[in-house]
Amino acid sequence: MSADRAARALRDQVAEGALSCGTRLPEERLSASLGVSRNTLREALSQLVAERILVRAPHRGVVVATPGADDVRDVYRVRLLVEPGVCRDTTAHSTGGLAAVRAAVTEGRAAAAAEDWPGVAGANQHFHRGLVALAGSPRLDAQMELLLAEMRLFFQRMGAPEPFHRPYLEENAAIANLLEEGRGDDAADRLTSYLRAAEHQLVEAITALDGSGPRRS
Amino acid sequence: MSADRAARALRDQVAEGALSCGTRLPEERLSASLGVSRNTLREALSQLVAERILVRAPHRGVVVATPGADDVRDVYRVRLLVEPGVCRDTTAHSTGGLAAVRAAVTEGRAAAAAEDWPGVAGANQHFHRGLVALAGSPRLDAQMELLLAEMRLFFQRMGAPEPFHRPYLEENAAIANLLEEGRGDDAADRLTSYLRAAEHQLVEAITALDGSGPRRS
DNA sequence: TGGACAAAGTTGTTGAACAATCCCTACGGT
DNA sequence: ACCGTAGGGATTGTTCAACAACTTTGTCCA
Repeated sequence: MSADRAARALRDQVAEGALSCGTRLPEERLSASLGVSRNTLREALSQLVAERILVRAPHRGVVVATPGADDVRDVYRVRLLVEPGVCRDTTAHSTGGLAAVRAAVTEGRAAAAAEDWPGVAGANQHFHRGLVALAGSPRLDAQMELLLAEMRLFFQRMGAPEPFHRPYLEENAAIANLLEEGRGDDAADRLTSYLRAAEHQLVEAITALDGSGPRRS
Repeated sequence: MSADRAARALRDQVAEGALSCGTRLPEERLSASLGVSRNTLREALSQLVAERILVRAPHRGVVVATPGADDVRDVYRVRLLVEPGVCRDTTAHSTGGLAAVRAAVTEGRAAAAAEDWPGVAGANQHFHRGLVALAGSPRLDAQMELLLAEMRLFFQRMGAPEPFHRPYLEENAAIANLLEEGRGDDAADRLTSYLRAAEHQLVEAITALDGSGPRRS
């Protein structure tokens, strides 16, 4: 479908920072630049609004969402519920799934060695995506995909400090080890404190920004 | 928005059984019957496809989804992860949220006393919606809403036996009691076995149907 | 300064049009 | 009678043009 391609293009542009938080997306101009009709573009925009990447104000157009501290807390509330839960249910962990998690760890280390910080961020996302994929649930995968897209928005908003993901690489490795040893509960506990720390860091960064910038509107 | 109204109308029709599993939804006729243009209807259809209530086959149109046993198992995999998890986190349970859960219990009992089985089914959904709402997470609420819409499809498909929800009323009451006493872990355990039993029952019913009926296509 | 008012621009929605694709049927060969 | 195939009809995917409803901007007047 053409609308899906447009939606993906916009999603990527937001993730890469080509469209920063709060920028308006006029339908006429955007449809021309993406080479689709306005109707098709509208379908793509609706999709991204449903994904919380864009926000629509009736008769006022859509803008790139400007997530606040509340949004960070809510995303982490879900992640704290889902990700450790998946770790604990070791019966579902296939060797293929664990291999994918392991691959994300080595990918992250390679990227860090090359000082490729976007690569580290990507590897980190692959790690968490792989973690959730251990459950083998398409619906959970889809939900996680949404959350990760929002996470990219968070990083985009706070300027994505280069070595932000650095300290989590070793945590990822430790969790992968625990999972491979079948110690799902230990992995879950470690992941929980790790996520809480990351949440705190993000909330701090975003509340600092919220002092000068407006909210989601 | 007009598309949202059309989507809601279709969602309701599916939940009520006016549109049964597998029925095709031709755009021209449907847009006329809903009083919206074909473009607007398409937006609504895309929305429902994203919610897994409808299935789109490229160039062949959209049909009401015909969920199989795999879908039941996957929905319950998510529910088994989310709902007990919410019960365990007693720190988030507000008295208002607990009151909503309690209200769903009494609503179910009243409906059962009146032998209003659709009412019992609705109360049961309110119970689980209220349960998840205890977490106070908009994103989790939205996810649960999707799952409950799919559950309605399941019931629709298996013919919705009248006293199906009956035995769960007392379970709901017991879980509400445990939550009000702050015994979140006990509530979670009880809910887990309850959900597992319901899943088993649904899988059985649907595999029986799958013998003669086709799959999701 | 403050507020009513008109103008301009954008969105929400419609209707018609056309190519691409799929389904069904009728046809012809064996 | 059976099977493959071409054609016709119907439906979808997508575009274009138009218009009403609404928001915002800028102007004018008190």
